[in-house]
Amino acid sequence: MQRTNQQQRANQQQTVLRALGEADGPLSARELWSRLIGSGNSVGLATVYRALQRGVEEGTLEAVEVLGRGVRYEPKDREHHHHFLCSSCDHAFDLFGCVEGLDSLVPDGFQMTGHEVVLIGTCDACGNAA
Amino acid sequence: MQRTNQQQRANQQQTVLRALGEADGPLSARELWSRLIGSGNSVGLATVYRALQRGVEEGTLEAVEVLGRGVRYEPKDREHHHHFLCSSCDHAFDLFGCVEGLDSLVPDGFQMTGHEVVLIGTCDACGNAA
DNA sequence: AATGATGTGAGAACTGATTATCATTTCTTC
DNA sequence: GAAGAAATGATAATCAGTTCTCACATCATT
Repeated sequence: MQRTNQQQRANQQQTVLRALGEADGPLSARELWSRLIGSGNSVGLATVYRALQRGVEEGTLEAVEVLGRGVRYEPKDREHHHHFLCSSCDHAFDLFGCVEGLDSLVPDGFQMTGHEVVLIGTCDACGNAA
Repeated sequence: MQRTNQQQRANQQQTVLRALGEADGPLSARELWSRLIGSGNSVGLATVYRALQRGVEEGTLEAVEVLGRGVRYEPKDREHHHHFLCSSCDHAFDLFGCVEGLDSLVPDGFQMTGHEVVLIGTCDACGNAA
């Protein structure tokens, strides 16, 4: 590996996890990798996968699916929240707060253990760009 | 093709779409295919894909993603509804009704055009089997 | 029953995401 | 600074899902 700056001497996986922690929503392995590359961190895609995998194993990360466009990851210590998926840029944003009336949807005999809510639409940036 | 009974002389794609219409929730291509095979309709997987693809093109079917486990299809004429995903059998069931308070989750500057709600848990059959 | 258009099944080919491999580099402990 | 352990990057291999291909069957029209 070619060292381009001081930071890269540090554990790459930590760099990966830090970048994920700073995101405003869950990121896929590739999204995360692109951001790292874009910000000057030359990290391999395999290392991103390794960091994410380990994070999930250790329980610090959670794999989430937002409308099926592949797995995205986010730190597990975030409070209960949902996501907003921008249909233009395909980015998922964290939303805070929750909704009412979920219990009434559960059919007789079914046991609900969790729920997901995804809002779809256009994010601020994409809306202004249009 | 070997004819095993009268029905199979009919358009296979119609058979596929009929089976999808009778389901209690959205089905993946493979789920649908398994059901057809299981009920004695010898249909090829490729034909199932062809029927689904055409249905989407013609606007009678909709492709939905329920927590990322691949695309599932359902007739587009169903009223607004959501889904219950059984974490045991992985089947998605239609739910009727909706929830309150979605608007308050939308961040400033974002435009919401739709939403998805998925309840996760155990369905009636799996709950009783346990 | 001949003609051409369309439908079909089996399996090969393709696709994108993820994981495995391996040579090299970095870290840790001495 | 030497030695073994762990991390890393490039890329090959794998995998599941989907689409493509093609030989043959079916259908509609005559």
